[in-house]
This record gives sequence, C-alpha cells and structure tokens, in this order.
Amino acid sequence: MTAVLVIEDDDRIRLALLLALEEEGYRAYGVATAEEGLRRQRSDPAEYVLIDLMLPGMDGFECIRQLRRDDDVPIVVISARDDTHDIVAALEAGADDYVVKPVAIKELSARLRALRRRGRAGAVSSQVFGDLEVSPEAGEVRHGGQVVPVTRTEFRLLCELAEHAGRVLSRRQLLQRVWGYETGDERLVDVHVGRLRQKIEEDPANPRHLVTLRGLGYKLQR
Amino acid sequence: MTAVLVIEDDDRIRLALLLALEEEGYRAYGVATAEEGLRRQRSDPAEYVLIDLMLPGMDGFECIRQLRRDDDVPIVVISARDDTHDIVAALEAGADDYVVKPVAIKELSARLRALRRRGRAGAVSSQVFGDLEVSPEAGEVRHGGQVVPVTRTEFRLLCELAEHAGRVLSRRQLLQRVWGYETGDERLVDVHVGRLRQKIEEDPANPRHLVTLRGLGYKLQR
DNA sequence: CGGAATTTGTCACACAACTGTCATGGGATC
DNA sequence: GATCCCATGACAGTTGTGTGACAAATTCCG
Repeated sequence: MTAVLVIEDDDRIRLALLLALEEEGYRAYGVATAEEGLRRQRSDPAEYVLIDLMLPGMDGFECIRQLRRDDDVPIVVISARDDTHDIVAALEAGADDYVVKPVAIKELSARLRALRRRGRAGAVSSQVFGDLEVSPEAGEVRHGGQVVPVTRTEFRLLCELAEHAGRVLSRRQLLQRVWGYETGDERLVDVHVGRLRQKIEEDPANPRHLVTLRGLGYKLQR
Repeated sequence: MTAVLVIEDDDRIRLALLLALEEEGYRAYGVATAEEGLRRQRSDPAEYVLIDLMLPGMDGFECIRQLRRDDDVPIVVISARDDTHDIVAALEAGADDYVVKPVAIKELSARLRALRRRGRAGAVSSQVFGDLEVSPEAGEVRHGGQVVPVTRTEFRLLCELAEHAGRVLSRRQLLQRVWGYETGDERLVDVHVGRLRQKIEEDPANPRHLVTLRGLGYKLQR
C-alpha cells in the first residue's frame, strides 16, 4: 500500500489530512516537526511526503532540502500562504508540487496520482514528450523519429529536465545538478538551453517542449 | 515484422492509424470492438495493442484487464480525454502508456519504441546488426557474409557491446567487463575500438555500427 | 625448444568538437 | 518608458577522440 508522510504542526489539520488520505486508500502517518519527519523518513520511508512550510524549529524549506539530499521521494508542500516567493523557494528547495490551504482533499489526491504517474514514467528507460524522445540508456535523443546529435552537456541537461518533466528547475538547480557547480554564472544554463533548442525544437524561438518560465527557470513538457 | 493491433470503433481514426503505422514500418490491423480485439489477440497475437477507451459494448478498461490476464503485450491507450481519472484507471487496469487524441504518429511511434526497449529480453545466441553478425557461441564475426578474423580481445569487446546493443557503454564499464580492470587507462578501449572498426566497418572513419558517443562511451547499433 | 608471427598495451600527436565567457540586442514586466 | 531578464552569435581555450608507431607479451609452429 502506498504510504504518505505528513509533516504538519497543527494537530487538527494533520489529523484531517491523515483521515482524508486513508479515506483515499493511502497508508498515512503524521509528525509535528521537521526533525521528526526526517527521522521517520530515514527509518521507514514513505512514497510521498506532504509538508507544511511553517514549522516550529527547523522550517519546511530546510526540511525539504535535507529530505532531497538522500531521497527522491515526491514532496508536496502544503502552505497557508499563496505567495510566489514561497512557491519558488519551496520548488527550488526540491519540492515537486505546491497546494494552498485549505486543501481540497480531492485535489490533493489528484496531485498525488499525477505525481505517481509521472514517477512511473520517469522510471522507464526512455521518455517521450510529444515528438521528442530521450533515452538515457541509448544515449540518444530523437526528434520526430530522427536521432539528433547532442553534446554530453546538452544531454545531461536534457536528462535532468526530463527526469523532472513538467516541473520548473531553476538555473541554480540545473547548475548544481548538471554541472556540479555550487555557485557560478547562471547565464551558462541559458546558453546551453539555447543550443539544445536549436536541435530539439521545431521553432527554437517558440519552444514547445523546453520552455522558459521567466524569473523561475526552465521546464520540459509535452 | 512487428505487428500492431488497433482497437478503435471510429472507422476514420482506425484507418488513419493503420495507414500511419504501416508508413512507420509496422504490420497493422484493426478491429472495431473490444470483443473482437480479444478474439483477434488470442488467435493471432500482435506485439503491441493500441486501444481506445470508449468502445461500444465492452469498454476499454475491461478489455485491458482481460488482455492482461493472459498476455504481457504492451498496451497503449488512445483516448480523447486528457483526464487524470481515466489515465490512472487505465494504467491501473494494466495499460503501459496513454496518449491523447489527436495522436501525432511520430509520438506514437516513439512510445512504441520506448515500450519495446523497456520490455526487451536478454541476450540471444547470435545477433545481427544489418550487415554485421556476431555469434558468441560460434566465436565468429561476419561482415557482409564474410567471416572476419578478430582477436580474442576484440571479440570480447564486440560481444560485450552486442549484448547491450543500442545502449551506451562507458570506457570504464568496458574496461571492467572486458578486461576485468577496476582501474586503468581508458584510452586502451579507444585503441581496440579503432582496430575493431578497421575490420567490421565499411568506412572505419564513419562507423555505422560501432559508434562513439562523445563524452559517454561506445554503442553498437544496427 | 626457439624463432617468427601475432596480439596487446602505451604513448604522443593532430584534429575536431565542445565548453564557457562575453557582448549585444530583443522582449517581457511593472 | 525604465528596468530587468533572456536569447543568441562570436570566440578562444579546453577537452575528447582517432590513429600510427613501437615495444612487450603471447601464441604459433616447425
């Protein structure tokens, strides 16, 4: 059965979430602090983590970062604030999705399902985005059935984006994950995204797959 | 030749799919109902099944479940609705992939390729790559029908690549698997690849089978 | 056993491909 | 309209790969 870990300090909300999740067929358990959440996830990993941002002690952002360090579990943020900054910061910390309280349980459930679907797709050796296909194993990129020659860096970049398809990755995240740079000029990412577009987009000036989210980063989509 | 069964009640869409699939090099045939599809698949199994969800009589979901009962064939759902519930239900019924109508045939083709890759079985006794043939058992390599004399190291290298045909193998991996070196100069691989090319490639400078993926490694393809 | 032939691994060089930086200009946002 | 953000082309430095030469190791064969 699919397990969900809920990290939320407000008892009433946490209990309500747990009940609703069990109603939906998940095995759900909750903790009230980030520290306990980390411990729990290490000892008995859940398939999903729901987390509030404002927590006593370690806050949600830091908790997400630490979770991400040793786990690729899908993380959904549940926050009271519908603030762009929070959303961006949470996604940059490594969250996969963001919902605003009060949470419609049906919506939450749909989002979990969507994540599961995406996760399943991510597990296969080859990913398809419309007329674009990325095969990490074959070291191959196809566009409209044709193999496109891409460089190693472009390939890594594309794989990284494909692995988190549909989700924005900031320039900083890409710099860290693709290049391993903790710091550095983010324009570097732009350049390589540009070059990649020349190869995999029909009309590089109007990208369909590798799109820019101004101020946020890049995203790969169908 | 790879056969595809299309289960779709709309005559125009079905015919269009069949034509497009044959264009792509598949042997395709179609039926209009789930019942007929099940019968057909039992009597003359195809390698892939494409299925619409909304069908007269037995619906797509039930059809998928029944197909799954006695067959491990990859099933791709073709639906008009881009609805999370449908997608989840179809995948849970046993489908392998889901595309939304109108279907871009290139995308469909790519998805079929992806499925084939995922489901590919292990090594076979003799492998053919166009005009290149490798028989590990006979200890022979043929190029254009002619037996080519290769050295033991070259042969091992070629077998290793053939066993993982279509996948990139890094120099390090090859060094480990062919030579048994945990560490060592990776240029060694280059040299042997070069020598192998002299023997099995029409034009060693422009290899068709034993290709380089810069920064990644080498790959054997047809 | 001994010499010849073959195979193997190392090295160095050359060339092509790739990478990252910079500057410029276009577009979006407020 | 000012500002910020992003796309893109050019360029020099770097890296990766192919290849020929050569010596050591191995195999072949009389």
